[in-house]
Amino acid sequence: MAETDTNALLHGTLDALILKTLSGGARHGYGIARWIEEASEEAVSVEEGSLYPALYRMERRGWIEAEWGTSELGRKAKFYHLTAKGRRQLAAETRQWARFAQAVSKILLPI
Amino acid sequence: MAETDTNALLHGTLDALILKTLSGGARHGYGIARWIEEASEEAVSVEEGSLYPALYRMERRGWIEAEWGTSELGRKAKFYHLTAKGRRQLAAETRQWARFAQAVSKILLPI
DNA sequence: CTTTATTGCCTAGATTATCTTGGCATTGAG
DNA sequence: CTCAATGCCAAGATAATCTAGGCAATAAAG
Repeated sequence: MAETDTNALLHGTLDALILKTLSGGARHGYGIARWIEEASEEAVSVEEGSLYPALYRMERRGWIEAEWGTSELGRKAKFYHLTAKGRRQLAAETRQWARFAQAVSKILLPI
Repeated sequence: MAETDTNALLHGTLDALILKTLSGGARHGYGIARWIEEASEEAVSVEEGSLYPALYRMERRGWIEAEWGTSELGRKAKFYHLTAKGRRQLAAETRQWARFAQAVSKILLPI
């Protein structure tokens, strides 16, 4: 966990974070989670019970595709990569986030 | 609705927005929703089916208290105000939001 | 050699917050 | 007289996350 308790905040943001992670090249599930946590300086934690269902969902929607390969450490791993549709989705979700986050911050955060 | 489609992003943020709204003085439910929408320039929409359950939840948790009164337009309305506990909750959630939003923005948004 | 942590994937069920869609009552405007 | 806006409420659906497990292989530590 990152901060005090539950991260209900992650809701609706995980997909975009995964898509963004994959926009830098293919990665396997475990690697995606580790990358997001590191890139967020542990402010965002990605539980496996959220990650894998999210990956299936996104694959079903045609945003990402997977194939089996071998990880850097020589282990069997499923690598995901973005599709064109996924790239468009990332752009849309990024725009939504920017607008939403700015609005909420303007309300919540003192100047 | 604000942007393209669903606002899954609101998840976990509504409570803080309501608390913040009430930190400026007591308001009734309907007024809270309108204020948040206006303050966010329609980037955030607050459905009544989300609002009232949220208010009950927060009252149950001792963050807010309610009493019946009369609205500016002379109608019967239930006015909510912050408790000391609610004020502390607002501070905590604001901190969480700041940390989370900054981390996500750093990942998602191009420089 | 044995134990433990790490990597890596997966699933079932619970939780919880939001949204959808309804209803009700009053007031003001057209 | 009708319709939009104000104001409250509830039942059920939806959907995403988390909890808590299981499995297997490797590397490090004892």
